[in-house]
Amino acid sequence: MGLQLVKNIDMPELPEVENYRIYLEDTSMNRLITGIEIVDQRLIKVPEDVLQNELINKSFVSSRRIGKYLFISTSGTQILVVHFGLTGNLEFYKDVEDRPKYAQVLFHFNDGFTLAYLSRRKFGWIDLANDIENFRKTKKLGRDATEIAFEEFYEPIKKSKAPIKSKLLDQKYFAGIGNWIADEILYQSKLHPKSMAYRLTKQDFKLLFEKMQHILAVALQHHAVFEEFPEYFLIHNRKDGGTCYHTGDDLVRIEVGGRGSYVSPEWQEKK
DNA sequence: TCCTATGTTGTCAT
DNA sequence: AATGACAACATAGG
Repeated sequence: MGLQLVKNIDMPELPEVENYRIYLEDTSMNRLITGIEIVDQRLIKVPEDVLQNELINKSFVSSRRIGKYLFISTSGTQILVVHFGLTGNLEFYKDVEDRPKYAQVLFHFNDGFTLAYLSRRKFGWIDLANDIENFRKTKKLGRDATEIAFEEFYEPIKKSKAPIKSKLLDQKYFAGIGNWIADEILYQSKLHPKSMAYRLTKQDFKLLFEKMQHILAVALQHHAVFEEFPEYFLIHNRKDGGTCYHTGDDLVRIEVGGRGSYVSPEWQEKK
């Protein structure tokens, strides 16, 4: 039996997208696609007839995730590229009355089952690609954050004059870090998100890299169910009124690079 | 009514 | 050319 997806997890960062990938693998592979239903045309980056022509009478055969992007290889020549934006999910079902709310693109299989791509806020999208590596380079998408070595983390961002948090969030250096994970990395590294990258030492970057790997490993291990994360994780308290696990101080919400950020001011040093 | 939301992309200024 | 700041995108919920 496959992973039972927790419903309505709307936080598609690297670990959550890995959940969707496993769910896809457990439900939807090697079934003949007989119809594709598109509810809102704006969510697909190719014309509807192209999507139909390339995928109907084909099947999904394998999947790969890079950062927050899901690539689904098919028995045809095209690879389906799926991004969840700020909200999204996949849901596999059979009965019409089980059709999920916010379904935007539906792949109907010949055995009566359907895989639905959900997008509540419609910031996600679906595209086609010929080749994953080519797509990755064209779209300036970095390698997956779980696969990079320290030098690949450190070299591209060490001299940047932007806040370190903005660099962690930039998908072109390494891919998969989103807003809560960036806050988590900085909290566990005891560094303030507004610290300029170029002011950090190599030791700071080593710490950031280790914490990034640790946080991703924990989140993947627990299938992104944060209630199961260790209690020293910021995410348990990352909300208005939350307090720092280490100091007991109130967490402060600030804005960094246009993104809401939670900080424990005494705990996290601004450099 | 106003504000926020876990992401990406295009535009503009430096 | 490259970098960084910021608005825009669409919708729901507090």
